[in-house]
Amino acid sequence: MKIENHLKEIIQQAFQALYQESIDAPKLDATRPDFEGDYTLVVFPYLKQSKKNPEQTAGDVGAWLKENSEFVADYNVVKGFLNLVISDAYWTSFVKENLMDMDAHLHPNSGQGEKVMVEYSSPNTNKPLHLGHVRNNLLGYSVSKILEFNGYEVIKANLINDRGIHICKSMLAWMRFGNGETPDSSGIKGDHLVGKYYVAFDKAYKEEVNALVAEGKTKEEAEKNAPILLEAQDMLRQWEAKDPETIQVWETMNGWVYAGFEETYTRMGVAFDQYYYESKTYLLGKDIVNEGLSKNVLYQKEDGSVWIDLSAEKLDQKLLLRSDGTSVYMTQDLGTADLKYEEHKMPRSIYVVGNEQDYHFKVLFSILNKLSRPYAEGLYHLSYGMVDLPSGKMKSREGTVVDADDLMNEMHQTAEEITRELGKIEGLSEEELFQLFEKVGMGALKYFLLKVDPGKRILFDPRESIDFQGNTGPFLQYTYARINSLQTNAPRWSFTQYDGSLEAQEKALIRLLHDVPQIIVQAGISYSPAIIANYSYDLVKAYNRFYHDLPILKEENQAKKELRLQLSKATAETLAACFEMLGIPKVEKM
RNA sequence: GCACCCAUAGCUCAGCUGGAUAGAGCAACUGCCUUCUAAGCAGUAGGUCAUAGGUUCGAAUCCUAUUGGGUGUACCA
Repeated sequence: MKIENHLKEIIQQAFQALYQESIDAPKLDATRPDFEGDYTLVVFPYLKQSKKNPEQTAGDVGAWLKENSEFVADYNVVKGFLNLVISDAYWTSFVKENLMDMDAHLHPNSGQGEKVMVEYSSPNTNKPLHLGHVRNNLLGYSVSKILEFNGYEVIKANLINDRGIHICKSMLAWMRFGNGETPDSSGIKGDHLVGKYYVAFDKAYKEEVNALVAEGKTKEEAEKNAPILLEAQDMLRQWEAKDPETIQVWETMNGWVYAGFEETYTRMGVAFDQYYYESKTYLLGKDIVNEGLSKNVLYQKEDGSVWIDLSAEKLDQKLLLRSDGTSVYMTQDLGTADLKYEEHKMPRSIYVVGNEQDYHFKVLFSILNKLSRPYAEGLYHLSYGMVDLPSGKMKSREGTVVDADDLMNEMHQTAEEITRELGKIEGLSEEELFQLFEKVGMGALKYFLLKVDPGKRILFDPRESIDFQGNTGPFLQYTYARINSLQTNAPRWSFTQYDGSLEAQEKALIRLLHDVPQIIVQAGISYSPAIIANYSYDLVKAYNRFYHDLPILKEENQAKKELRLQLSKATAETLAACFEMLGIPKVEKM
């Protein structure tokens, strides 16, 4: 970071000295590995200033920098590319100044304590979590951690969709077919039990629809008038009227679901600072609609329904209040946005929600903008792609979902098989082994989902198990364990300083460690765990090469040995930080 | 119909605000454990970056069109 600023400044000075021209701070690239050098300046954009050809310009500037910068040890010119070789002295002094105590290095304070809310997970309480939810949870949690490393104060929020017609469907089916079944009586995890009745409802509903069609009704009529559906709708009205019996079933069944979710969340390693419940927020937002009407941001049709016209932004017209005065999803999201801000006054707020709701959030943010909410500028929809199966989209009703709990069990099991096959587990107790399989399994799953750019969809093929070799979570964990073992085997040592020359493998490693702060900042700016994941992989690759090619404990030169131990330690600490940001468990021995 | 997103090796993905001969992993084939953990390291093979134009000294990256895939567009949530 510092060296880049130095180079940018001194390059500007070079143009001043050589050509009496001032240029903007130049862009520097990392030199490609097949050329000699650390940083590369592309001189094409500056030929107007130099009035010379590319080779001459690069040569002039290179020579001047070598002469006038204490850090530029050498340079070479390939066509219009000026490759700068930074002195080993810079890198070794960087090790001394930044890698001994890495705390500041790993916590770039780009957020400066600013508050930010990350809303994620936001499940429905009528069925268990599936792989799509897993992606959401891991993304939301990871982004929260990344922002914390960037110095933000993060509020992790979960807005639970705990009411509505879909909840009533499970309730009704349970009342009708359940015979008082509970998680305790059946041994079924609460969220799965409720999900079972959601499916049961759908089955009964379809049967009724078919029966009505057989009686001669059209499909549309049948779908609207199936008795069980009418009953569910009636139940929703009773719920809204706070009918005690309905409320009691609702509370009981939601309680089962929460207990089940809590188990799954704990196992996934995600957590929340605050829960919002739609049962408490679903009536919010109507006063905002009135405010919008008085400000002429919204308009009312003759039937009384309220709309916003966003056709100027190519977003068409959107309903905000039905003609009977009841609200829609958008209305309550307006209200919840205000509520969150009143409570926390955070300048920035992130919604981790799938890309099928891109349009919804565009409209939501646009409305809040037009209503000049002070927080409107800081709203961001972290839109992520669906997790698809080879057969297409996951459909809970068609039974093609990959269940979160099942998947985690499978990951654990696969980790166990592979670990036992590899051996190396002597001396571990059964409990320790269980923990190891769990950590490795979760590491594989999390890395698999987080290494992909959030915006892109993920294809998950259940027939091909998630890898444990190559570009995977376990490879990262393995490298960490390797360093850990190295440190346990190392006799007492302490690094003070190293002034000698550096091997290519050492320099490659130092360079990666050097660049961590930019990586963390970049991941924060783009809300992308994938940047951390990919960096971790690069780091681990460089470390394994270093470890393979160079002796560490067996190095006879004491200063070199200590440098290598220090680099190993710094790599482990950096990896630990990456693990924390990705929510991947550390493994001390594997 | 309209809007938005995506298209890179057989498969799964990198490629930062345009920069040098487009990189990994998996799968295939070769080597490397009497040496600090082989879940590792090294190598071979594999690509007209969907297609066609354009902008530029320079395009996988920016613009336009086309093709192919996905999503959204309800007085549903």
